[in-house]
Amino acid sequence: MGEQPRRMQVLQAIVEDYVSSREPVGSKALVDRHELGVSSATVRNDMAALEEEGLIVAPHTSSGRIPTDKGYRLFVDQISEVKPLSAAEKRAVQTLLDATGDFNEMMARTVRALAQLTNQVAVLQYPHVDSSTIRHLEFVSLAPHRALVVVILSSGQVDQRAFHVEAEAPEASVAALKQLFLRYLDGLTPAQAAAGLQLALAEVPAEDRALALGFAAQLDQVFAARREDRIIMAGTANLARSTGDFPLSIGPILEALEEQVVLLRLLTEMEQDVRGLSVRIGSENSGSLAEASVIAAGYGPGAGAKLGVVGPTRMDYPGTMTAVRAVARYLSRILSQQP
Amino acid sequence: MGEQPRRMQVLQAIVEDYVSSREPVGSKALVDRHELGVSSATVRNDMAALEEEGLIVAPHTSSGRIPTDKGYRLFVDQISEVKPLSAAEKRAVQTLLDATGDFNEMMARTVRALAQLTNQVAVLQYPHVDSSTIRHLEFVSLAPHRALVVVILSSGQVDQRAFHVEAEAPEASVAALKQLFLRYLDGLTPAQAAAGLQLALAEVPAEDRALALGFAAQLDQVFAARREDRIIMAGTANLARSTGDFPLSIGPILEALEEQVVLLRLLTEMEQDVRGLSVRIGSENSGSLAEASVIAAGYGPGAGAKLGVVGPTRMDYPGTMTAVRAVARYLSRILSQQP
DNA sequence: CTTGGCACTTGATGTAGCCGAGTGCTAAGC
DNA sequence: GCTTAGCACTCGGCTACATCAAGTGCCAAG
Repeated sequence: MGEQPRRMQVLQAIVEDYVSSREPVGSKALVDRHELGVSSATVRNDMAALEEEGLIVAPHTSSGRIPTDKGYRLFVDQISEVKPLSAAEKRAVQTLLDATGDFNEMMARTVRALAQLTNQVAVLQYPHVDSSTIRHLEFVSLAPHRALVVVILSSGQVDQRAFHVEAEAPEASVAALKQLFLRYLDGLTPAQAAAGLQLALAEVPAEDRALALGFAAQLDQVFAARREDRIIMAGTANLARSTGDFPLSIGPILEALEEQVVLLRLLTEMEQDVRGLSVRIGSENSGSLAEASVIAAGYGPGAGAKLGVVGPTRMDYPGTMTAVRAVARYLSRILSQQP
Repeated sequence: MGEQPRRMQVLQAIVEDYVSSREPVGSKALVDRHELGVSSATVRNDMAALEEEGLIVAPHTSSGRIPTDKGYRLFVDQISEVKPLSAAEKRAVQTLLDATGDFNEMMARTVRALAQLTNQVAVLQYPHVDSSTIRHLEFVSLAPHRALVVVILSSGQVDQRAFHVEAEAPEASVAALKQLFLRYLDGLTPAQAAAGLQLALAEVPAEDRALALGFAAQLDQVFAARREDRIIMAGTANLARSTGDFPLSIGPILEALEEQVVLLRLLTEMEQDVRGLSVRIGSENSGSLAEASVIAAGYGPGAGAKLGVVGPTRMDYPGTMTAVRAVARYLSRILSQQP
């Protein structure tokens, strides 16, 4: 920290002060609150240079400076080693993330934990389809002419779909179909399942053919739905809190959060850096998230799915990055070792 | 409308104007925009009386009046017949609420439809446990020492729970246990299931006893979890929009929305009036919802579960009530006729 | 390259005055 | 007894203006 050019120290100090105070920071305040070892005049020169480079701006001709998105970017890239979680935070994560309960529940707990830890909106993308395989399926009659198809994946996820059955469906035929389908689908990923289904259909005896086609269509729907990723989130209330008296920006962000498609694309687009983290700052995002920053990390086998937080550009990057990475790691561990 | 005492007309006019303009409304503006047939002075007298009764207040000694919670209450109680949905709205509801897809998906679609229709935050409580019975169960091995129990209810809901298995679980024993449990649990509600489980356990052969106890414990957990109702919601972004420049209140409301427990208790506590609707206005709610109004209606068989919207006290009560009731009816119909 | 000094800028804050919307009240009219 | 016109009064909001504090840029000296 002491080794880098003073310019960087100044930028760092500006970011830190601005994040915590929410007010433009001036040269005097800077030398007061940070051990820079130089006078305010020197800092002023540095600040002029930083402004020249587009890293900070003065909102009004003569007031303190605030970091630009570019400034935040440099600041974030500068963070080499991410500091570990505090002991208290570690404890909080561990109590929140024990592995009991069903899959959905664990995901929900995880995203809540992240929201609480960061005081921000947390989002979690469900694991991508490719990572889990079909384990079991079940056809259940719910009522006359109404049935349910259930697909169970190796990850513990369960997909279902209720549908209307035209014809009579004799118990024996249904059971036979289930066995037949399962023989062909077991171990496949949902993405591969369509091919498996075709093979299975070829073996269906003529008298069950109509029934089988109906079931297969429903299964196809389930697999198709699974292919679309899902997102869950928590901590929306934190948004209102963190934007404080500056609520102009909360509307667009809330909108973006409701547009799951946008979020999903964003998450999948984001590339992880060497630290295993992705950070998108303000205008690096398009559309309604241009006022927000997103910090995400992959988790699970293959790191195909991501989790992260969304917040105002003026956020505590080091702390949030730490938390996101920690939660991603915990979740990965739980998912892999299946305790 | 013309028959009721003019006082009520005035109150009604004040509520309507205030809701649409967001500004205190004065006597002059009232006679201009409503066909009251009297002069502003007369209206002033009425307003003084209404203020005396605590139905309206003047925020500042001499400015227009705004309705109090009590005023809204009277206004809402006064609405005798709820006007029907417009044709366009009907169409919107119907296209949004076709019955395809799985149960969760339909619920999600419903709550989104309500949010969109009312431009407010919509909440939907999942059907209460008592209304559906156990239809099927399944034990699936996911990985060595890791298994999944799945319970399927007659409503089409599917509950699952992954757990760790200590001992070996031979295929044959698992299948036998499944049949045994199912024989005792089929047709029971989750609430009754604990008793059924005990009966089933009594019949388990000694060598499978340990395994059976393990499974039973997991089933118990599933039933217990199901007993806790769940809530889903949509349209949080509408909140930011509707509170407009007055975002002070958005924080507490968002918090309340995240506290599902509070919301659940509120929904179950609310009693339906003759119109099949429940309306809670501002201070009638305790805690962080004291700035908000809630309009809810029961749906489904027995009307055990509710759906509704949450918004600022200054909301379009007639319109929102219409929408909530319409959506509740549509959903009830779809759930009952299972098309 | 750093530093102290200084003139200058500017948003924020406070005060005063004015205007308009609105009220309450009284006295007259139906 | 209710309604209405008129009138004096209030008060929030807006503008104008002065003042203040924080901050900047720049220059000249160390």
